[in-house]
Amino acid sequence: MSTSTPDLEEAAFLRHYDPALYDRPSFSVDLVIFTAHEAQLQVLLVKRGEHPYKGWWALPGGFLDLHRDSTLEACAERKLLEKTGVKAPYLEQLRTYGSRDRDPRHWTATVAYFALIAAPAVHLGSGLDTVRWAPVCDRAVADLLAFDHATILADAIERLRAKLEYTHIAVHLLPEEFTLPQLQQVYEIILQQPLDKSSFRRRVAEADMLEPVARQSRNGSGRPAQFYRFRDYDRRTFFPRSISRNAR
Amino acid sequence: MSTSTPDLEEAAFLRHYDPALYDRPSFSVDLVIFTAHEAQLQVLLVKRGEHPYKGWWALPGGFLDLHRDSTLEACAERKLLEKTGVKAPYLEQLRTYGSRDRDPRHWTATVAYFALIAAPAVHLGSGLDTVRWAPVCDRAVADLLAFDHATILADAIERLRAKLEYTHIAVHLLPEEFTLPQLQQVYEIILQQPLDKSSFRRRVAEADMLEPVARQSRNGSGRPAQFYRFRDYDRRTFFPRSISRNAR
DNA sequence: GAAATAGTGTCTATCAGACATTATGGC
DNA sequence: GCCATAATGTCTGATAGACACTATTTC
Repeated sequence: MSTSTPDLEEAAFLRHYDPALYDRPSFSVDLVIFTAHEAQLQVLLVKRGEHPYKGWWALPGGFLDLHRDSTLEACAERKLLEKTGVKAPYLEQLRTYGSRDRDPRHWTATVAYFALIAAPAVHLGSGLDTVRWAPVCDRAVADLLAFDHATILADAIERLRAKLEYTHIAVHLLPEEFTLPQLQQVYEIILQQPLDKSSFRRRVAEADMLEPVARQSRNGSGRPAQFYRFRDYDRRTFFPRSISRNAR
Repeated sequence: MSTSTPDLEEAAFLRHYDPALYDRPSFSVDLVIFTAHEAQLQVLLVKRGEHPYKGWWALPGGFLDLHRDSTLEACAERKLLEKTGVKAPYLEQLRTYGSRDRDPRHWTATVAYFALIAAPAVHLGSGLDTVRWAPVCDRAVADLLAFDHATILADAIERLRAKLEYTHIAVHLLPEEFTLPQLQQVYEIILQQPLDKSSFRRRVAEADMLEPVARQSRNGSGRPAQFYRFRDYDRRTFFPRSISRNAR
Protein backbone atom coordinates (compact mmCIF):
# COMPACT_ATOMS: atom_id res chain seq x y z
CA MET A 1 0.00 0.00 0.00
CA SER A 2 1.62 3.24 -1.09
CA THR A 3 0.55 6.82 -0.59
CA SER A 4 1.89 9.04 -3.33
CA THR A 5 2.75 11.90 -1.00
CA PRO A 6 4.86 12.19 2.13
CA ASP A 7 3.24 12.21 5.52
CA LEU A 8 4.51 15.72 6.26
CA GLU A 9 2.32 17.11 3.52
CA GLU A 10 -0.70 15.32 4.90
CA ALA A 11 -0.01 16.57 8.37
CA ALA A 12 0.21 20.13 7.13
CA PHE A 13 -3.04 19.73 5.28
CA LEU A 14 -4.80 18.47 8.35
CA ARG A 15 -3.56 21.42 10.40
CA HIS A 16 -5.03 23.90 7.95
CA TYR A 17 -8.26 22.08 7.21
CA ASP A 18 -11.27 24.18 8.12
CA PRO A 19 -14.37 22.10 8.78
CA ALA A 20 -16.50 25.26 8.74
CA LEU A 21 -16.02 25.52 4.98
CA TYR A 22 -19.16 23.53 4.36
CA ASP A 23 -22.71 23.93 5.50
CA ARG A 24 -23.86 21.11 7.65
CA PRO A 25 -27.41 20.13 8.42
CA SER A 26 -28.57 19.92 11.98
CA PHE A 27 -27.93 16.30 12.86
CA SER A 28 -29.67 14.20 15.49
CA VAL A 29 -30.31 10.62 16.55
CA ASP A 30 -33.84 9.37 17.21
CA LEU A 31 -34.96 6.12 18.78
CA VAL A 32 -37.92 3.88 18.15
CA ILE A 33 -38.02 1.82 21.33
CA PHE A 34 -40.38 -1.12 21.14
CA THR A 35 -41.65 -3.41 23.80
CA ALA A 36 -44.44 -5.97 23.95
CA HIS A 37 -46.78 -5.32 26.82
CA GLU A 38 -50.39 -6.17 27.56
CA ALA A 39 -50.87 -7.94 24.24
CA GLN A 40 -49.76 -4.89 22.30
CA LEU A 41 -46.64 -3.67 20.60
CA GLN A 42 -45.77 -0.41 22.30
CA VAL A 43 -43.39 2.41 21.49
CA LEU A 44 -41.79 4.88 23.86
CA LEU A 45 -42.74 8.52 23.30
CA VAL A 46 -41.74 11.75 24.97
CA LYS A 47 -43.73 14.95 25.07
CA ARG A 48 -41.95 17.92 23.57
CA GLY A 49 -41.51 20.82 25.95
CA GLU A 50 -40.20 23.34 23.48
CA HIS A 51 -41.08 24.70 20.09
CA PRO A 52 -41.39 23.57 17.43
CA TYR A 53 -44.14 21.03 18.03
CA LYS A 54 -44.33 22.01 21.69
CA GLY A 55 -46.72 19.69 23.48
CA TRP A 56 -46.65 17.06 20.73
CA TRP A 57 -45.40 13.58 21.30
CA ALA A 58 -42.13 12.58 19.68
CA LEU A 59 -39.65 9.77 19.47
CA PRO A 60 -36.92 10.15 22.07
CA GLY A 61 -33.68 11.42 20.67
CA GLY A 62 -31.42 14.39 20.42
CA PHE A 63 -28.15 15.68 19.24
CA LEU A 64 -24.82 13.98 19.17
CA ASP A 65 -22.32 14.79 21.85
CA LEU A 66 -19.13 14.73 19.84
CA HIS A 67 -17.06 14.42 22.99
CA ARG A 68 -18.95 11.57 24.64
CA ASP A 69 -20.24 9.64 21.65
CA SER A 70 -17.52 7.98 19.63
CA THR A 71 -19.98 6.41 17.18
CA LEU A 72 -23.57 6.86 16.12
CA GLU A 73 -24.48 3.61 17.78
CA ALA A 74 -22.85 4.68 21.03
CA CYS A 75 -24.98 7.80 20.93
CA ALA A 76 -28.12 5.72 20.43
CA GLU A 77 -27.12 3.43 23.30
CA ARG A 78 -26.51 6.38 25.55
CA LYS A 79 -29.90 7.89 24.81
CA LEU A 80 -31.62 4.58 25.35
CA LEU A 81 -29.91 4.17 28.70
CA GLU A 82 -30.91 7.68 29.73
CA LYS A 83 -34.54 7.08 28.84
CA THR A 84 -35.08 3.54 30.02
CA GLY A 85 -32.15 2.37 32.11
CA VAL A 86 -31.64 -0.51 29.68
CA LYS A 87 -27.99 -1.22 29.02
CA ALA A 88 -27.72 -3.97 26.41
CA PRO A 89 -30.72 -3.81 24.16
CA TYR A 90 -31.24 -5.08 20.70
CA LEU A 91 -30.35 -1.99 18.72
CA GLU A 92 -30.35 -1.63 14.98
CA GLN A 93 -30.01 1.32 12.68
CA LEU A 94 -33.21 1.93 10.76
CA ARG A 95 -32.40 4.66 8.27
CA THR A 96 -31.62 8.34 8.03
CA TYR A 97 -34.18 11.00 7.30
CA GLY A 98 -32.93 14.29 5.97
CA SER A 99 -34.55 17.18 4.18
CA ARG A 100 -35.02 20.90 4.20
CA ASP A 101 -38.67 20.57 5.23
CA ARG A 102 -38.90 18.02 7.99
CA ASP A 103 -38.08 20.67 10.59
CA PRO A 104 -39.54 24.13 10.11
CA ARG A 105 -36.36 25.74 11.41
CA HIS A 106 -33.75 24.50 8.99
CA TRP A 107 -32.19 21.64 7.05
CA THR A 108 -32.07 18.65 9.40
CA ALA A 109 -31.07 15.04 9.26
CA THR A 110 -31.76 12.40 11.85
CA VAL A 111 -30.51 8.87 11.95
CA ALA A 112 -33.16 6.61 13.41
CA TYR A 113 -32.44 3.48 15.42
CA PHE A 114 -34.92 0.98 16.67
CA ALA A 115 -34.53 -0.95 19.89
CA LEU A 116 -36.28 -3.98 21.31
CA ILE A 117 -36.46 -4.32 25.07
CA ALA A 118 -38.37 -6.38 27.59
CA ALA A 119 -41.04 -4.40 29.37
CA PRO A 120 -40.00 -5.42 32.91
CA ALA A 121 -36.47 -4.15 32.33
CA VAL A 122 -37.61 -0.58 31.87
CA HIS A 123 -37.50 2.11 34.48
CA LEU A 124 -39.11 5.17 33.03
CA GLY A 125 -38.00 8.57 34.25
CA SER A 126 -40.01 10.48 36.79
CA GLY A 127 -42.38 12.49 34.63
CA LEU A 128 -45.14 10.12 33.65
CA ASP A 129 -46.86 12.87 31.74
CA THR A 130 -43.81 13.50 29.58
CA VAL A 131 -42.72 9.92 28.90
CA ARG A 132 -45.11 7.13 28.01
CA TRP A 133 -45.61 3.86 26.22
CA ALA A 134 -48.08 4.08 23.36
CA PRO A 135 -49.59 1.22 21.39
CA VAL A 136 -48.27 1.42 17.85
CA CYS A 137 -51.68 0.84 16.31
CA ASP A 138 -53.22 3.83 18.02
CA ARG A 139 -53.91 6.23 15.17
CA ALA A 140 -54.73 9.00 17.64
CA VAL A 141 -51.15 8.80 18.86
CA ALA A 142 -49.57 8.63 15.42
CA ASP A 143 -51.47 11.74 14.39
CA LEU A 144 -49.92 13.68 17.24
CA LEU A 145 -46.33 12.81 16.49
CA ALA A 146 -43.97 15.69 15.82
CA PHE A 147 -41.90 16.21 12.67
CA ASP A 148 -41.91 13.13 10.44
CA HIS A 149 -41.85 10.78 13.39
CA ALA A 150 -45.02 9.02 12.28
CA THR A 151 -43.18 8.05 9.11
CA ILE A 152 -40.18 6.88 11.07
CA LEU A 153 -42.40 4.82 13.35
CA ALA A 154 -44.19 3.26 10.40
CA ASP A 155 -40.87 2.37 8.79
CA ALA A 156 -39.67 0.82 12.03
CA ILE A 157 -42.78 -1.33 12.31
CA GLU A 158 -42.37 -2.43 8.73
CA ARG A 159 -38.75 -3.37 9.36
CA LEU A 160 -39.66 -5.21 12.55
CA ARG A 161 -42.37 -7.20 10.79
CA ALA A 162 -40.07 -8.06 7.93
CA LYS A 163 -37.33 -9.20 10.27
CA LEU A 164 -39.67 -11.43 12.22
CA GLU A 165 -39.95 -13.51 9.08
CA TYR A 166 -36.34 -14.52 8.90
CA THR A 167 -34.66 -13.73 12.22
CA HIS A 168 -35.12 -14.42 15.90
CA ILE A 169 -35.31 -10.81 17.03
CA ALA A 170 -38.66 -11.20 18.75
CA VAL A 171 -36.92 -12.86 21.70
CA HIS A 172 -35.47 -9.47 22.61
CA LEU A 173 -38.97 -8.23 23.41
CA LEU A 174 -39.26 -10.83 26.16
CA PRO A 175 -37.44 -11.39 29.45
CA GLU A 176 -34.49 -13.75 29.45
CA GLU A 177 -36.69 -16.73 30.26
CA PHE A 178 -39.98 -17.18 28.49
CA THR A 179 -42.36 -19.84 27.24
CA LEU A 180 -43.13 -20.78 23.67
CA PRO A 181 -46.75 -19.60 23.97
CA GLN A 182 -45.41 -16.23 25.10
CA LEU A 183 -43.04 -16.08 22.15
CA GLN A 184 -45.80 -17.05 19.76
CA GLN A 185 -48.01 -14.35 21.22
CA VAL A 186 -45.32 -11.76 20.51
CA TYR A 187 -45.22 -12.88 16.91
CA GLU A 188 -48.97 -12.70 16.66
CA ILE A 189 -49.08 -9.25 18.22
CA ILE A 190 -46.57 -7.85 15.78
CA LEU A 191 -47.78 -9.63 12.68
CA GLN A 192 -51.38 -9.06 13.72
CA GLN A 193 -52.52 -12.49 12.71
CA PRO A 194 -52.89 -15.82 14.47
CA LEU A 195 -50.20 -18.41 13.77
CA ASP A 196 -50.56 -22.16 13.76
CA LYS A 197 -49.14 -23.54 16.99
CA SER A 198 -47.67 -26.67 15.47
CA SER A 199 -45.97 -24.86 12.61
CA PHE A 200 -44.63 -22.21 14.93
CA ARG A 201 -43.09 -24.71 17.31
CA ARG A 202 -41.64 -26.77 14.50
CA ARG A 203 -40.06 -23.66 13.10
CA VAL A 204 -38.54 -22.61 16.40
CA ALA A 205 -37.31 -26.13 17.07
CA GLU A 206 -35.62 -26.38 13.69
CA ALA A 207 -33.87 -23.06 14.23
CA ASP A 208 -32.34 -24.67 17.33
CA MET A 209 -31.94 -21.37 19.09
CA LEU A 210 -33.64 -22.02 22.42
CA GLU A 211 -32.64 -24.18 25.33
CA PRO A 212 -35.05 -25.29 28.04
CA VAL A 213 -34.52 -24.15 31.59
CA ALA A 214 -35.66 -26.00 34.71
CA ARG A 215 -38.73 -23.95 35.34
CA GLN A 216 -42.37 -24.10 34.53
CA SER A 217 -45.04 -21.47 34.42
CA ARG A 218 -47.61 -21.16 37.21
CA ASN A 219 -50.23 -18.94 35.71
CA GLY A 220 -53.47 -20.41 36.90
CA SER A 221 -55.37 -22.88 34.84
CA GLY A 222 -54.13 -25.28 32.24
CA ARG A 223 -50.97 -27.25 31.78
CA PRO A 224 -47.83 -25.30 32.78
CA ALA A 225 -45.54 -24.26 29.96
CA GLN A 226 -41.85 -25.04 29.69
CA PHE A 227 -39.54 -22.05 30.01
CA TYR A 228 -36.74 -21.51 27.54
CA ARG A 229 -33.88 -19.12 27.17
CA PHE A 230 -32.27 -17.81 24.00
CA ARG A 231 -29.24 -19.95 23.36
CA ASP A 232 -26.84 -17.35 22.03
CA TYR A 233 -27.59 -13.66 22.05
CA ASP A 234 -24.62 -13.05 19.79
CA ARG A 235 -25.06 -15.64 17.12
CA ARG A 236 -27.41 -14.65 14.36
CA THR A 237 -30.15 -17.16 13.89
CA PHE A 238 -32.02 -17.12 10.65
CA PHE A 239 -35.20 -18.85 9.81
CA PRO A 240 -35.10 -20.56 6.47
CA ARG A 241 -38.60 -19.60 5.43
CA SER A 242 -41.40 -17.18 5.94
CA ILE A 243 -43.58 -17.69 8.93
CA SER A 244 -46.71 -15.82 8.02
CA ARG A 245 -47.02 -15.82 4.27
CA ASN A 246 -49.95 -18.19 4.11
CA ALA A 247 -50.91 -18.25 7.73
CA ARG A 248 -54.59 -18.33 8.32
CA MET B 1 -53.52 19.68 20.71
CA SER B 2 -52.84 20.45 24.36
CA THR B 3 -49.51 21.99 25.24
CA SER B 4 -49.15 21.27 28.90
CA THR B 5 -46.42 23.13 30.68
CA PRO B 6 -43.27 21.03 30.68
CA ASP B 7 -41.83 20.29 34.05
CA LEU B 8 -38.49 21.62 35.08
CA GLU B 9 -36.70 18.37 34.41
CA GLU B 10 -37.92 18.31 30.83
CA ALA B 11 -36.93 21.91 30.31
CA ALA B 12 -33.48 21.24 31.65
CA PHE B 13 -33.22 18.20 29.45
CA LEU B 14 -34.08 20.18 26.37
CA ARG B 15 -31.70 22.99 27.26
CA HIS B 16 -29.00 20.39 27.62
CA TYR B 17 -29.54 19.39 24.00
CA ASP B 18 -29.60 22.84 22.50
CA PRO B 19 -27.97 22.28 19.11
CA ALA B 20 -26.03 25.51 19.40
CA LEU B 21 -24.09 24.04 22.29
CA TYR B 22 -22.61 21.26 20.25
CA ASP B 23 -20.62 20.93 17.11
CA ARG B 24 -22.29 19.08 14.33
CA PRO B 25 -20.41 16.25 12.68
CA SER B 26 -19.15 16.72 9.20
CA PHE B 27 -21.89 15.22 7.07
CA SER B 28 -21.59 13.76 3.59
CA VAL B 29 -23.34 11.49 1.12
CA ASP B 30 -21.51 8.59 -0.54
CA LEU B 31 -22.62 6.40 -3.40
CA VAL B 32 -22.08 2.74 -4.17
CA ILE B 33 -22.86 2.63 -7.88
CA PHE B 34 -23.15 -0.89 -9.24
CA THR B 35 -23.32 -2.16 -12.76
CA ALA B 36 -22.98 -5.58 -14.35
CA HIS B 37 -20.37 -5.64 -17.05
CA GLU B 38 -18.23 -8.32 -18.60
CA ALA B 39 -19.63 -11.04 -16.36
CA GLN B 40 -18.69 -9.12 -13.24
CA LEU B 41 -20.41 -6.92 -10.74
CA GLN B 42 -18.57 -3.61 -10.85
CA VAL B 43 -18.54 -0.56 -8.65
CA LEU B 44 -17.66 3.00 -9.60
CA LEU B 45 -14.63 4.46 -7.82
CA VAL B 46 -12.94 7.83 -7.92
CA LYS B 47 -9.33 8.59 -7.11
CA ARG B 48 -8.95 11.10 -4.32
CA GLY B 49 -7.00 14.19 -5.34
CA GLU B 50 -6.76 15.72 -1.89
CA HIS B 51 -5.83 14.73 1.60
CA PRO B 52 -6.69 12.73 3.52
CA TYR B 53 -6.16 9.49 1.62
CA LYS B 54 -4.81 11.40 -1.36
CA GLY B 55 -4.25 9.00 -4.26
CA TRP B 56 -6.48 6.31 -2.78
CA TRP B 57 -9.63 5.11 -4.45
CA ALA B 58 -12.94 6.02 -2.86
CA LEU B 59 -16.66 5.83 -3.36
CA PRO B 60 -17.96 8.92 -5.13
CA GLY B 61 -19.69 11.36 -2.83
CA GLY B 62 -19.36 14.65 -1.10
CA PHE B 63 -21.05 17.20 1.03
CA LEU B 64 -24.63 18.30 0.95
CA ASP B 65 -25.48 21.54 -0.77
CA LEU B 66 -28.14 22.87 1.56
CA HIS B 67 -29.36 25.29 -1.08
CA ARG B 68 -29.63 22.89 -4.01
CA ASP B 69 -30.46 19.61 -2.27
CA SER B 70 -33.88 19.60 -0.66
CA THR B 71 -33.55 16.00 0.55
CA LEU B 72 -30.81 13.46 1.13
CA GLU B 73 -32.05 11.46 -1.82
CA ALA B 74 -31.98 14.50 -4.08
CA CYS B 75 -28.37 14.99 -3.09
CA ALA B 76 -27.57 11.39 -3.96
CA GLU B 77 -29.35 11.74 -7.31
CA ARG B 78 -27.43 14.90 -8.08
CA LYS B 79 -24.10 13.28 -7.35
CA LEU B 80 -24.97 10.25 -9.43
CA LEU B 81 -25.95 12.46 -12.35
CA GLU B 82 -22.71 14.41 -12.05
CA LYS B 83 -20.62 11.25 -12.05
CA THR B 84 -22.39 9.10 -14.60
CA GLY B 85 -24.96 11.16 -16.50
CA VAL B 86 -27.66 8.73 -15.36
CA LYS B 87 -30.89 10.48 -14.44
CA ALA B 88 -33.35 7.90 -13.13
CA PRO B 89 -31.45 5.10 -11.52
CA TYR B 90 -32.48 2.59 -8.96
CA LEU B 91 -31.39 4.35 -5.81
CA GLU B 92 -31.76 3.13 -2.28
CA GLN B 93 -30.41 4.31 1.02
CA LEU B 94 -28.00 1.79 2.49
CA ARG B 95 -27.16 3.07 5.94
CA THR B 96 -25.30 5.83 7.74
CA TYR B 97 -21.78 5.49 9.04
CA GLY B 98 -20.70 7.88 11.72
CA SER B 99 -17.88 7.92 14.20
CA ARG B 100 -15.06 9.96 15.55
CA ASP B 101 -12.45 7.75 13.90
CA ARG B 102 -13.55 7.07 10.36
CA ASP B 103 -11.97 10.32 9.15
CA PRO B 104 -8.67 11.43 10.67
CA ARG B 105 -9.81 15.06 10.61
CA HIS B 106 -12.82 14.97 12.89
CA TRP B 107 -16.16 13.42 13.76
CA THR B 108 -17.88 12.57 10.48
CA ALA B 109 -21.04 10.90 9.34
CA THR B 110 -21.86 9.79 5.85
CA VAL B 111 -25.12 8.44 4.58
CA ALA B 112 -24.45 5.81 1.93
CA TYR B 113 -26.75 5.11 -0.99
CA PHE B 114 -26.44 2.36 -3.50
CA ALA B 115 -27.47 2.67 -7.13
CA LEU B 116 -27.99 0.14 -9.88
CA ILE B 117 -27.47 1.26 -13.45
CA ALA B 118 -27.04 -0.34 -16.84
CA ALA B 119 -23.48 -0.18 -18.08
CA PRO B 120 -24.33 1.26 -21.53
CA ALA B 121 -26.15 4.21 -19.96
CA VAL B 122 -23.03 5.51 -18.32
CA HIS B 123 -20.87 8.33 -19.62
CA LEU B 124 -17.90 8.58 -17.33
CA GLY B 125 -16.33 11.96 -16.90
CA SER B 126 -13.17 12.94 -18.69
CA GLY B 127 -10.41 11.68 -16.42
CA LEU B 128 -10.15 7.95 -16.97
CA ASP B 129 -7.38 7.77 -14.42
CA THR B 130 -9.52 9.37 -11.74
CA VAL B 131 -12.80 7.54 -12.35
CA ARG B 132 -13.08 3.81 -12.98
CA TRP B 133 -15.18 0.72 -12.73
CA ALA B 134 -13.72 -1.91 -10.43
CA PRO B 135 -14.86 -5.51 -10.01
CA VAL B 136 -16.25 -5.86 -6.52
CA CYS B 137 -14.42 -9.11 -5.86
CA ASP B 138 -11.01 -7.58 -6.50
CA ARG B 139 -9.37 -7.64 -3.09
CA ALA B 140 -6.51 -5.47 -4.37
CA VAL B 141 -9.06 -2.73 -5.00
CA ALA B 142 -10.85 -3.11 -1.69
CA ASP B 143 -7.54 -2.81 0.15
CA LEU B 144 -6.94 0.59 -1.43
CA LEU B 145 -10.27 2.13 -0.53
CA ALA B 146 -10.16 5.26 1.56
CA PHE B 147 -11.84 5.75 4.95
CA ASP B 148 -14.25 2.92 5.78
CA HIS B 149 -15.37 2.61 2.18
CA ALA B 150 -14.43 -1.06 2.01
CA THR B 151 -16.93 -1.69 4.80
CA ILE B 152 -19.59 0.36 3.03
CA LEU B 153 -18.97 -1.55 -0.18
CA ALA B 154 -19.21 -4.89 1.60
CA ASP B 155 -22.46 -3.85 3.23
CA ALA B 156 -23.85 -2.75 -0.13
CA ILE B 157 -23.00 -6.08 -1.71
CA GLU B 158 -24.63 -7.89 1.17
CA ARG B 159 -27.78 -5.81 0.81
CA LEU B 160 -27.83 -6.33 -2.95
CA ARG B 161 -27.50 -10.10 -2.56
CA ALA B 162 -30.22 -10.19 0.06
CA LYS B 163 -32.58 -8.14 -2.09
CA LEU B 164 -32.06 -10.36 -5.10
CA GLU B 165 -33.80 -13.08 -3.14
CA TYR B 166 -37.12 -11.34 -2.80
CA THR B 167 -37.24 -8.41 -5.23
CA HIS B 168 -36.76 -7.71 -8.91
CA ILE B 169 -34.00 -5.16 -8.53
CA ALA B 170 -31.56 -6.99 -10.77
CA VAL B 171 -33.42 -5.71 -13.84
CA HIS B 172 -32.03 -2.26 -13.09
CA LEU B 173 -28.55 -3.54 -13.88
CA LEU B 174 -29.61 -4.30 -17.44
CA PRO B 175 -30.72 -2.13 -20.37
CA GLU B 176 -34.45 -1.62 -20.86
CA GLU B 177 -34.72 -4.66 -23.11
CA PHE B 178 -32.98 -7.86 -22.17
CA THR B 179 -33.26 -11.63 -22.44
CA LEU B 180 -33.95 -14.11 -19.69
CA PRO B 181 -30.51 -15.72 -20.05
CA GLN B 182 -29.01 -12.27 -19.54
CA LEU B 183 -31.10 -11.70 -16.44
CA GLN B 184 -30.18 -15.10 -15.09
CA GLN B 185 -26.53 -14.35 -15.69
CA VAL B 186 -26.83 -11.17 -13.62
CA TYR B 187 -28.27 -13.18 -10.77
CA GLU B 188 -25.49 -15.73 -11.08
CA ILE B 189 -22.83 -13.03 -11.13
CA ILE B 190 -24.11 -11.39 -7.99
CA LEU B 191 -24.95 -14.53 -6.07
CA GLN B 192 -21.80 -16.21 -7.35
CA GLN B 193 -23.47 -19.52 -7.94
CA PRO B 194 -25.19 -21.18 -10.89
CA LEU B 195 -28.98 -21.24 -10.87
CA ASP B 196 -31.25 -23.83 -12.40
CA LYS B 197 -32.67 -22.47 -15.62
CA SER B 198 -36.08 -24.03 -15.25
CA SER B 199 -36.56 -22.83 -11.69
CA PHE B 200 -35.34 -19.38 -12.57
CA ARG B 201 -37.75 -18.96 -15.45
CA ARG B 202 -40.64 -20.36 -13.48
CA ARG B 203 -39.93 -17.88 -10.75
CA VAL B 204 -39.73 -14.93 -13.10
CA ALA B 205 -42.88 -16.02 -14.91
CA GLU B 206 -44.83 -16.33 -11.68
CA ALA B 207 -43.75 -12.87 -10.60
CA ASP B 208 -45.42 -11.65 -13.80
CA MET B 209 -43.16 -8.65 -14.04
CA LEU B 210 -41.82 -8.93 -17.58
CA GLU B 211 -43.51 -8.48 -20.92
CA PRO B 212 -42.07 -9.79 -24.19
CA VAL B 213 -41.05 -7.33 -26.88
CA ALA B 214 -40.96 -8.07 -30.61
CA ARG B 215 -37.26 -8.61 -30.83
CA GLN B 216 -34.89 -11.52 -30.69
CA SER B 217 -31.22 -11.74 -29.99
CA ARG B 218 -28.70 -12.26 -32.80
CA ASN B 219 -25.62 -13.28 -30.96
CA GLY B 220 -24.09 -15.95 -33.12
CA SER B 221 -24.73 -19.56 -32.45
CA GLY B 222 -27.70 -21.18 -30.86
CA ARG B 223 -31.37 -20.43 -30.74
CA PRO B 224 -32.09 -16.69 -30.40
CA ALA B 225 -33.52 -15.57 -27.09
CA GLN B 226 -36.72 -13.61 -26.59
CA PHE B 227 -36.31 -10.04 -25.37
CA TYR B 228 -38.36 -8.73 -22.50
CA ARG B 229 -38.88 -5.43 -20.77
CA PHE B 230 -39.69 -4.74 -17.17
CA ARG B 231 -43.43 -4.26 -16.96
CA ASP B 232 -43.61 -1.53 -14.35
CA TYR B 233 -40.60 0.26 -13.00
CA ASP B 234 -42.69 1.80 -10.26
CA ARG B 235 -44.55 -1.18 -8.93
CA ARG B 236 -42.67 -3.20 -6.38
CA THR B 237 -42.48 -6.82 -7.35
CA PHE B 238 -41.67 -9.32 -4.70
CA PHE B 239 -40.72 -12.89 -5.13
CA PRO B 240 -42.52 -15.18 -2.76
CA ARG B 241 -39.55 -17.39 -2.02
CA SER B 242 -35.84 -17.57 -1.95
CA ILE B 243 -34.08 -18.20 -5.19
CA SER B 244 -30.71 -19.49 -4.15
CA ARG B 245 -31.03 -21.13 -0.80
CA ASN B 246 -30.67 -24.66 -2.05
CA ALA B 247 -29.34 -23.96 -5.48
CA ARG B 248 -26.71 -26.36 -6.60
C1' DG C 1 -64.33 -35.33 35.66
C1' DA C 2 -64.48 -30.69 33.31
C1' DA C 3 -62.03 -26.87 31.72
C1' DA C 4 -58.02 -24.84 30.12
C1' DT C 5 -53.78 -24.57 28.27
C1' DA C 6 -49.34 -26.99 26.57
C1' DG C 7 -47.48 -29.85 23.46
C1' DT C 8 -47.33 -33.77 19.57
C1' DG C 9 -48.61 -36.53 15.43
C1' DT C 10 -50.13 -36.94 10.82
C1' DC C 11 -51.97 -35.89 6.36
C1' DT C 12 -51.71 -33.24 2.14
C1' DA C 13 -51.24 -29.62 -1.29
C1' DT C 14 -47.63 -27.11 -2.85
C1' DC C 15 -43.31 -26.17 -4.88
C1' DA C 16 -38.16 -25.72 -5.53
C1' DG C 17 -34.69 -28.34 -7.40
C1' DA C 18 -33.11 -31.75 -10.66
C1' DC C 19 -32.83 -33.10 -15.06
C1' DA C 20 -34.73 -34.86 -19.43
C1' DT C 21 -36.67 -33.23 -23.57
C1' DT C 22 -37.99 -30.30 -27.28
C1' DA C 23 -37.35 -25.94 -30.12
C1' DT C 24 -34.84 -22.91 -33.08
C1' DG C 25 -31.21 -20.66 -34.76
C1' DG C 26 -26.13 -20.78 -37.42
C1' DC C 27 -22.93 -23.36 -40.00
C1' DG D 1 -26.95 -33.10 -40.20
C1' DC D 2 -24.37 -31.10 -36.18
C1' DC D 3 -23.69 -27.86 -32.65
C1' DA D 4 -25.12 -24.38 -29.50
C1' DT D 5 -28.28 -22.11 -27.00
C1' DA D 6 -33.27 -21.19 -25.67
C1' DA D 7 -37.27 -22.85 -23.75
C1' DT D 8 -40.44 -26.39 -21.82
C1' DG D 9 -42.01 -30.70 -19.42
C1' DT D 10 -41.99 -33.91 -15.67
C1' DC D 11 -40.77 -36.18 -11.51
C1' DT D 12 -39.81 -36.04 -6.59
C1' DG D 13 -38.38 -34.91 -1.94
C1' DA D 14 -39.25 -31.43 1.32
C1' DT D 15 -42.33 -28.76 3.99
C1' DA D 16 -45.83 -25.31 5.56
C1' DG D 17 -50.34 -25.31 6.84
C1' DA D 18 -54.28 -27.62 8.75
C1' DC D 19 -56.12 -29.96 12.35
C1' DA D 20 -56.81 -33.96 15.23
C1' DC D 21 -54.91 -35.77 19.09
C1' DT D 22 -52.54 -36.41 23.66
C1' DA D 23 -50.60 -34.40 28.11
C1' DT D 24 -50.74 -31.95 32.37
C1' DT D 25 -52.35 -28.75 35.35
C1' DT D 26 -56.42 -26.29 38.41
C1' DC D 27 -60.88 -26.44 40.03
